Amino acid sequence: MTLPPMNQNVTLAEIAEIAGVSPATVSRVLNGDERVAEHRVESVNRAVRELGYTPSRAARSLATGKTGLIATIIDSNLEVFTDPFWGIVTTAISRTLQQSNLQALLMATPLNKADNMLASSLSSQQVDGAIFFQLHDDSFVAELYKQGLPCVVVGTPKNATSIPFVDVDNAAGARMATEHLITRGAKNIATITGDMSLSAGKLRYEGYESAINGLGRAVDTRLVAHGNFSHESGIEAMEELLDSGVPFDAVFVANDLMALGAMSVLHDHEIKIPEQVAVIGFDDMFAAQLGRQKLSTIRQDIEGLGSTAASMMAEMVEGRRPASRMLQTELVQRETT
Amino acid sequence: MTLPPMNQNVTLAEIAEIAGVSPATVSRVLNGDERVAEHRVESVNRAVRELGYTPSRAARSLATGKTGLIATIIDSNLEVFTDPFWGIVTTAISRTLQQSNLQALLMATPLNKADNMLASSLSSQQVDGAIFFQLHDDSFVAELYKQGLPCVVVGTPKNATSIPFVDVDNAAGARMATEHLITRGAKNIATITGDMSLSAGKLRYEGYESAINGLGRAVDTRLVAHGNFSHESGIEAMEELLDSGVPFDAVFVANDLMALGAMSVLHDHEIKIPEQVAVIGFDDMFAAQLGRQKLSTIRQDIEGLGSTAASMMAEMVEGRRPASRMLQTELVQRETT
DNA sequence: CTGAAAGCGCTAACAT
DNA sequence: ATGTTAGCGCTTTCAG
Repeated sequence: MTLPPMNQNVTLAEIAEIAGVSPATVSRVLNGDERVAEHRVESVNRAVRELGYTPSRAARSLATGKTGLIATIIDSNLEVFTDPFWGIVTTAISRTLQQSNLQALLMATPLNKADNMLASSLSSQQVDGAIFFQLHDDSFVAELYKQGLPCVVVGTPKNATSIPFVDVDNAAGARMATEHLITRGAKNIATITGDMSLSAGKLRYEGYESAINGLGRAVDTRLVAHGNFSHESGIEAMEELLDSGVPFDAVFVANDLMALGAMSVLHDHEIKIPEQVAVIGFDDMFAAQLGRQKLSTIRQDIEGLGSTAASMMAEMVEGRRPASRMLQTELVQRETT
Repeated sequence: MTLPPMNQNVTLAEIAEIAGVSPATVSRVLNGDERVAEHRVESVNRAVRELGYTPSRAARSLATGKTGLIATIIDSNLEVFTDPFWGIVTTAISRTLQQSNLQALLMATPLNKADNMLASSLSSQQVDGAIFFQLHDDSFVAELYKQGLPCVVVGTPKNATSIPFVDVDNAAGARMATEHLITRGAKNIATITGDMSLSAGKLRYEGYESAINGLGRAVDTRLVAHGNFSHESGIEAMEELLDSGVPFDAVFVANDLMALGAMSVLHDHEIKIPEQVAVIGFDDMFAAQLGRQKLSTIRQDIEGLGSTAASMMAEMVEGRRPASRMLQTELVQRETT
């Protein structure tokens, strides 16, 4: 692989000189200004190519007041890092931003300390915008957004705000999962919820509820056990369900991690999946395909989450105000339903 | 949470005026120049605080020729994204760089196309340095490095180069795993290798080999099955091993993913783990703790990988040339040994 | 120890 | 359609 010549210090001025035009013209060509004579455009481009010229971001920023940088902020308090999710989303963001000539700046920082560096670097045009991941406390983002910084959040903000966000359609996905269980012949469908204080937890429960309601029934509260999205909590919730003695022949679990835990207790009790109890999860995490029985689940478009967030940001940078978006989920039937 | 006042356009000049000093002095204070009278330092700092001033990166870059930006390059051809690894490493990098006042620029791009934007943006002082993840082809990095761009690679470069890198000590980890098997009483230890064309694959095999050699024996080639790090390949390799009929009472598998696959075929054959065959993996991936039997494995310090890479980069930016580093691994004994 | 002044490389009026 | 000319906000000689 050969690299273009190292552009130690080729400047726009030199290009101008070589091409025999003024710096302003070079700048115009570089920025795609229409009204430049064809032949000049060519000679400028030739010079650019020959010298391997790349405009200086710093100089451009200074002149335009735009940095071309988008902060991608990860609340490092979050424990969710073990989740492959992050790598995929941030990668998608970066790739998509690049198409709009924007760069992703990765900032991992605790979001709770009020006056951290983050605040000042965000609130003082060091970046053209910021993408946040779902947060417990939106007020920080709300503030920034009010100050005029383009913001988009990945996930559903807790306190309904006007900040544009993109999320998977948790409610629809949960409904789809539950309806799938119904289709497979389940009569008494239990659920293990996630952390209900998170929008994903709440919405997934609501999806389950709406599917049950669609049957013309109310949900039997004895059939809902509360977990917190952790593997451990899935185990406990399933034990609870079993202990209650209320019969059920299927269970919608709010995420795969808990579903895996739930399955293990089902196995321990020698309850056949899916014959005696069908189970379906949510997320389609990698481990869902690894166990002795591959888990049926609801797949979310993680990459789509990132690329959508990025394109929304690109729009905002151009002054538009994109509507929030919900991404469709997909049913993945494997061996547990 | 309250934010500092929005610093729309506070400039160094304004600070100078308010503090009653020259811009040059403000600049000196900002950059920690020693020889400024104490009282002036104070009045400058006060003004800075009151106005919520943050220096403009762009202006500073233009003046100094440094951007404060470090590219973190992910070869998006890599399929490994599903690996939680990325999120953790990049986050650690970002956090560590911040301590040196550097920012991580995330660039996901295919590294094979010769003249992509990446090349030019890297080779033309748009960034102060670049961190790469292990690559199939080092020539690109080698080129950049030769041109004087500070580079560090996470993982062991394939073609031994002089480029500083940081990696977990794969060989030592594999040896530790194998020796652990020996300690637990294993007599005939098989291994399932990873992709031998990757340094991790090769080194882990060598670690296994050296442990066997430590016993005063040569490795029995009938006991080594080749996988490629995928779950599927772990399954196949174990079947091969079993089919061969050569007895073994333990197996070191080059990564957890394959180990999980291998365990499933052991279970299918009703072979008791660890009584009949002990198994140990490598990586300590999350799923290792999820199955019906928790996998013993070698844990790598993923976060350390990122933070070490970042501090090495910080050193390089300051003109030093750090030595490459190997990170120690840790044995995690669970239920399979 | 401090200030004046000259850029860093680019863009954006403003002329022409 | 193109060139001239000011800056953008900071650092850094160079004087003093």
